[in-house]
Amino acid sequence: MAVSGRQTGRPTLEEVAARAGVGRGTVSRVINGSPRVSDRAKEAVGQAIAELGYVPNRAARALAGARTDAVALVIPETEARLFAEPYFLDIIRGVSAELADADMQLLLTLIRSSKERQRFEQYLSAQRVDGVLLVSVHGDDPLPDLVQELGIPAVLNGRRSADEPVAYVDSDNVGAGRSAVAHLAGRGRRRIATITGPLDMYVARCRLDGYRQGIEAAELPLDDRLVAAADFTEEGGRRAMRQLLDRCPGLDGVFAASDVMAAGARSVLRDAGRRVPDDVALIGVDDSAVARLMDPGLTSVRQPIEEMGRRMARALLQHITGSGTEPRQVILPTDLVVRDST
Amino acid sequence: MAVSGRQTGRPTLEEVAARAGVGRGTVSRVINGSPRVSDRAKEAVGQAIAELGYVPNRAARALAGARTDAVALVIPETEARLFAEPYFLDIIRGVSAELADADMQLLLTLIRSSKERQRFEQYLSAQRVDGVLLVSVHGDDPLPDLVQELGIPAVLNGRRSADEPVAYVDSDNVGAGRSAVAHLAGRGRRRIATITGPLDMYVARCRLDGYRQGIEAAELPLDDRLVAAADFTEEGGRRAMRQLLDRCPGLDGVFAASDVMAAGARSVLRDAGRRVPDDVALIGVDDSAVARLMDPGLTSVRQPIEEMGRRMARALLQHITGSGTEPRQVILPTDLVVRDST
DNA sequence: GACCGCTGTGGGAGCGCTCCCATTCCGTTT
DNA sequence: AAACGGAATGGGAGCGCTCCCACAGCGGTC
Repeated sequence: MAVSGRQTGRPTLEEVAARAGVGRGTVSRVINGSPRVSDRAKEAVGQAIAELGYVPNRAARALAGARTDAVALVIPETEARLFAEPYFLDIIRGVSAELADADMQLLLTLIRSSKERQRFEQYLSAQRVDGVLLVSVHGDDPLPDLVQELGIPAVLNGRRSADEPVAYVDSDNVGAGRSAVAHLAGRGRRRIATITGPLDMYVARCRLDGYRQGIEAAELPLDDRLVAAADFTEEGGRRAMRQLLDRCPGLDGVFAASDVMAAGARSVLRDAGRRVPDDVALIGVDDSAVARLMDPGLTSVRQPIEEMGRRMARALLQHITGSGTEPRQVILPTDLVVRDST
Repeated sequence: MAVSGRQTGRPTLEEVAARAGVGRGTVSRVINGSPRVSDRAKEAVGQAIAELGYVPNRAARALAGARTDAVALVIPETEARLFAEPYFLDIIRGVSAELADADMQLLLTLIRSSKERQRFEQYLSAQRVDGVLLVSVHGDDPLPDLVQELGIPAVLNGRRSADEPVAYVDSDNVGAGRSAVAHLAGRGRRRIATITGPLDMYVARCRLDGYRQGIEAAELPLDDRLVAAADFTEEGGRRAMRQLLDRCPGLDGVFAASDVMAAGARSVLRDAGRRVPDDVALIGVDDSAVARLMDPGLTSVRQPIEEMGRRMARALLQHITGSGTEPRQVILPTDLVVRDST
């Protein structure tokens, strides 16, 4: 029932009111679901809205009321580079789905320079969004605190530290490390190394903790020479793998804290003549396209990324409306996707 | 009602005017860059704005004026699955950069169901955005036409057909196919096959045309048995590769219309005992992470994705303001990234 | 010296909503 | 029967802008 495009013809609240034979206030009440309306009025208004094809004007609503019906999803560029590629699209997918149900707009903001950062801060203080979703993992990012100070509801994806003050949704990174190692140990590996992410990121420290817990649970000796720090990049993974081979030629399993680093490690292993999985079993995190496409397919710890996006949005919406059944801290479980690399 | 929100302290135009000792109109003129303002007034207003930290209220502006300072980037879910993953982030990156410079908001809209599609159409007709950026490649997508009918400026990423009526930014897909084949031929390959995308997409047809042109340019015989249609997925690439090997065991080169399909093809080649590049040279399109991570590294035709995003945004902004130096049709060149698979 | 056309400027009139107060209209209570 | 209170309602008063009309100044012209 395509309405032909006229700019001026959009019906207003007033017109709906006239048609329904009620006052402006009543229509507003119906639209906003106020309980103080008779069924008769509700019905008349509903019909008038349908007949006129009325859609509320957001600008007017935002100006008159205190809300904007928009939420910002902020992605600092520095993070963007680090995440496995499908990550963002999945997060967006989840967020978008949840917001659409609430008829909220998703404003995407990439922050890549301090200039843009400043502009965004202006944005915030101008109250242009009802809430903020932050993809933030660096331990020293001050943005979440700023948002908090401005009194704007916020939810993070990932924590900055163990005692993150801002609401967040994260995955069980410790559990991810633990189950990866358990899997490797279950395959009979005894000298299991790990390639970590940058240790100023909480997510990387958690996965390392998980690794250690896994080693202990398998009653294997903890050995610092089996731990090499990297930075979530392929090249970093490569460097770390070389270090590990150097230090412990006898290793027979590697837990890389991301698929991309695992890919780097894999190429070094190949160059060194180690077969995967025969000589060295390899496992990553993310279950990204990279894992599926590697040869052999990379066993990986999957995170429920889209679900994280959904939960973030849900938590934020509740935070905004003040109805709070969703907990301020959400940690989602990971699961193991076994392929041929282990 | 826990929301404290509503910072009453935000300065308004009126306050700026009072402080600068001018009228409201003058301040508005300064902010909107009208030429009809004296330097003296301009300076006084500028100072008042700085002192007060004034930021215009968008809702008020949208309500009073006819613009919203927001642009929607629409991604139909069906497409989302097909594109190589980094694609979107790069598009977004380009779009975002360009919009930020114009102080425009980026509204991201994923359309996955007909319900959401309908909601989006309502959106549009409610004039909530100044323009629309559409990532649309399917030949039969009616959305661009709808947007056009509503009189809303729009720019597509990719065309639906040769005579696309809506403004678009695309990459030189024919050239991509041509140069891929030229490269293969230059490496001495004589039996070059191609794995196409779904042929109801113009992009896929273009790359196939390019392939054909390349074959002719290299003075090789055109042979339909060397053409296998797929769907831009890994599994599709696998199936097509099997077909090709079946039909033409003697092929020595494959141009896959996407990296992901190339990855599928590669695994089939491996299973068939064909070495890459020794027995069969393989080339893809996109220069995505997949290409870098494959073993051997996949030679690929790169598209300037971020640049496409930037150009789309630029074209749209000009379309909105009416200043039109940017052409309605933009086709960006691709370039070859040579790795070890050829 | 009265007239003209400029450029700058001030401020009224909305834009379409929400908020809230006043009003009406009930059913109850005393 | 009068008085009361709550539910439903109408509509005024803005929200902070842009648009636009009116008007003040200021040469320059006849």
